[in-house]
Amino acid sequence: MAQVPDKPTLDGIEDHWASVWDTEAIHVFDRSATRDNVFSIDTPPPTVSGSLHMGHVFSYTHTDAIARFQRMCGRDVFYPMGWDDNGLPTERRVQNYYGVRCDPSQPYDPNFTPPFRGDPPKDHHSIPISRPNFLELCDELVELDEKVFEELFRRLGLSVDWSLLYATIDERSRRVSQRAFLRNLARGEAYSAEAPTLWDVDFQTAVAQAEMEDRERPGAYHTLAFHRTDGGGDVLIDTTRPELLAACVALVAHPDDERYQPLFDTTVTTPLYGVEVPVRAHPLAQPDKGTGIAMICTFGDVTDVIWWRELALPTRAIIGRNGRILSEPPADVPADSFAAIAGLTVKQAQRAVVEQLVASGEMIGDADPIQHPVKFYERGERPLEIVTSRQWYIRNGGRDTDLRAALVARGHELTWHPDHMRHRYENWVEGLNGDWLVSRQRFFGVPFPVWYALDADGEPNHDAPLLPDEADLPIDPSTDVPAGYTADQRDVPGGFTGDPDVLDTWATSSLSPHIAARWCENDGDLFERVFPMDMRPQGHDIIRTWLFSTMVRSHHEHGGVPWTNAALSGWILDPDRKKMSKSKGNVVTPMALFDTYGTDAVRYWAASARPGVDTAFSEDQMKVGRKFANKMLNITKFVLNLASDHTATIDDVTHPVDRAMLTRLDHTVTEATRAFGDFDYARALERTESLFWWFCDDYVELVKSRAYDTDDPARNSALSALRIAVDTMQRLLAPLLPFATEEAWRWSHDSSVHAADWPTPLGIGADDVLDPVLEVLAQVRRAKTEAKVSQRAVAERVNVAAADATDAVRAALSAGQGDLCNAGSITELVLIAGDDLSCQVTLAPVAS
RNA sequence: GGGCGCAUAGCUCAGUUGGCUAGAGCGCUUCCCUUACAAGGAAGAUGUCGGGGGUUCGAGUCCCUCUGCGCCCA
Repeated sequence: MAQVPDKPTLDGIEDHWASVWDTEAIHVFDRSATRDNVFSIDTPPPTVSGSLHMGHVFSYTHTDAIARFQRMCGRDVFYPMGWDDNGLPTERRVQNYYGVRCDPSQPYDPNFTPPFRGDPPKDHHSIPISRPNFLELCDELVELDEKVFEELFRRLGLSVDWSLLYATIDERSRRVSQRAFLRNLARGEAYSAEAPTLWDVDFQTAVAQAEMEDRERPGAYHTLAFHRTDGGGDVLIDTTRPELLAACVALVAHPDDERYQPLFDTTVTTPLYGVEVPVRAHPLAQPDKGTGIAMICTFGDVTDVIWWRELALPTRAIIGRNGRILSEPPADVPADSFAAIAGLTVKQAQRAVVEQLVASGEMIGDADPIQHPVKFYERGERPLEIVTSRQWYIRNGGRDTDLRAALVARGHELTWHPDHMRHRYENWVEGLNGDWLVSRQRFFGVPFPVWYALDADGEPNHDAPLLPDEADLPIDPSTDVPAGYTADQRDVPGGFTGDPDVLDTWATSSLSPHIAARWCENDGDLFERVFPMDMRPQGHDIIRTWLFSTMVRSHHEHGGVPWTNAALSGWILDPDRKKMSKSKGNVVTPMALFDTYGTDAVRYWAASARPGVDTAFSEDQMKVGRKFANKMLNITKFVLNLASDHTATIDDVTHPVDRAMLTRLDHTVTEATRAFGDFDYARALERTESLFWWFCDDYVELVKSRAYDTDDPARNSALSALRIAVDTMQRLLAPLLPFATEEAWRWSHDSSVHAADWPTPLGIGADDVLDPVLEVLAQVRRAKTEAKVSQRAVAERVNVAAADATDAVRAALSAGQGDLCNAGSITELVLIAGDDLSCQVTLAPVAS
């Protein structure tokens, strides 16, 4: 047990107590705990390729508060940490950090050293390196970044069990991810298909619906003249993408559109190319848009894909995976007209086609500029194109109404905090328009555990992929060899080839509960003891990705929800209520704030924000938190030093004033417990904090003299009440201010406050005698302030006019009279008849 | 266009089954070095609870509607 210091301080307590907690292993999960006594958390694995910012501090503090509360309630808390290190963000960071780029055609160089380690100059040329070399650098940098993250999270005081640490690229994650995929494949929930796919032409990878976003971009309507083959004249259509004219396969109008009834099932020829295409009807055509009739191209946008599929149209693809027009025209398109755009970028092609159309007289009028939403990859810089390629998919209800309904229903099984976040989920699931595309043409990720047999012509057989045994996972099909083949049969006719793609990073992080809980990892029944988990904390911006994808995997694998509670945290806004961004350059680093205000002060700011609410960054709030934490130390010191050898017992507390205080405390215990149980750390904080300041400012001041007075028979009542209250409030605040409460707690305890029992109400239920007493004290204080004298100035006489001197008020004042007179330096307190409770204060003459 | 959220003191926000004479902190003003704390304490001023309508004995709280801001989805 530590001594009460002369000058309590918050400085330096974080490192000290964090290391004590490690030594005492108070955050270690007890694997023998039964499921009903476990509280398990599916911690979000942060992306380690960025830096930790206040948003992390904010939301991870919320989760930690819940974890600490549950632990004190006696639950065995399963609180893992993970690093999300696989995927594109890491690749980009590696490129920028080392000045390299991955080029799979390069040979492996075992002696490779990168040209830079951090901060390459802006004008450097990135050098191409082999895939294995690139992956080595990914591993190296990720390890560095993860150290920094761990240091910060430890400083923040997260009570995670670090022995449960995982990374989404580590061997276990790759094994779990591949295993889950193989099982999806076996049950038909995963499949590969050659289909039109959203494609980022810069990253050269397919992109899923969830990673796509609309951005307003300038465009222009071009009016083009198609020619009726029955000699009936021209049909005018408006398009923002004239460069796709060569890819046109039909025109389409709304089936109810009177204007185009005569045209349906006739044909027209395209401008420039003279290709004959049909005119079709489809309800997705918008009569009020442009001329009401549109050209369908393969593929200009996702609506084209729907029309193409539902109207069974042919394919005339003209855009390649590099975003340029193909060098060869599609069948039926004359090569001489097409030559003008072959090999051009989309932008160049548009200019060229418009020039051709103007020259041929088939463009009517000038282009009409508009602003319109254009689809982008969320990390991309050029609009997405749609190309046809073979990709892997996992069924998510986007093409199956039964599955969709089932997933919506799963959403209802979850308890959402706050509740309205459920609408985000439902909106998303109901708006899906395709299955989940999980393959990415990238490098640093979990490979598909799949090979294909090659036929005599060297063509892969995609219909019967070669699969590994689960026992052999994880595998890398680019180096491992499928059963029945030898290494020298790789990529030769009659041999085999590995699937070149990696799984979408969400396809692995959607298994975070499985990775953390070592699903099917020969680890006893750990998984059964913690799954489905109790809590999924996360940001509301990734409901459509992480939350939904985890739900999909759990639904397929277990036929149930992966957790019972989803706790959504808000975002951090800068003080101007704008979303905080690095580009503004005004971002403060968390570590600097911890140093300035102390970790608890920063946690206080985070915990003051109601669940799910976007919150302004506020150093003022941290200053308040620091005062609060500091006050906790000082009030503890005061109470303990009153009588160092005192042992508090509830039976000592006989004085009505003390019993009334403990009754209020009971109230707060009940409220805080309910709030925490409902994941509302902010309400728990607010209730407790409010009691705490009342306790310090009013109750303590009231009973101080009695607590000092060794001759007062009611002294022990005050001493015990003070100790019980401080002890209880330390425990109530321990989840929120883990360091200050621990510091203060250890002055009178040998073990950690975080291993202590969560307080329960004492059940005193005394009359509240405090209101009238404190009202009189307040009025006496006011009189002294108005007279501009010290609060210690003597009040010779206080006449209290009580409301008809009711019994209750009379009893209360009588019970509190001794404390009241001491606290207010009142010589004589007289109860007189009157209406409302009011005081007449006669101050002693001031000695000059 | 569909969905959701927010609007309370100069600022940030609390106000959870309708009972409020509307609160807290910051900031501002005045006073007090009082034996836990001056990185403190005591006290004070400041509000047509976004507008309008309705239900009710009673509405910041429930219903309708309008306005403004934000987010999600198309």
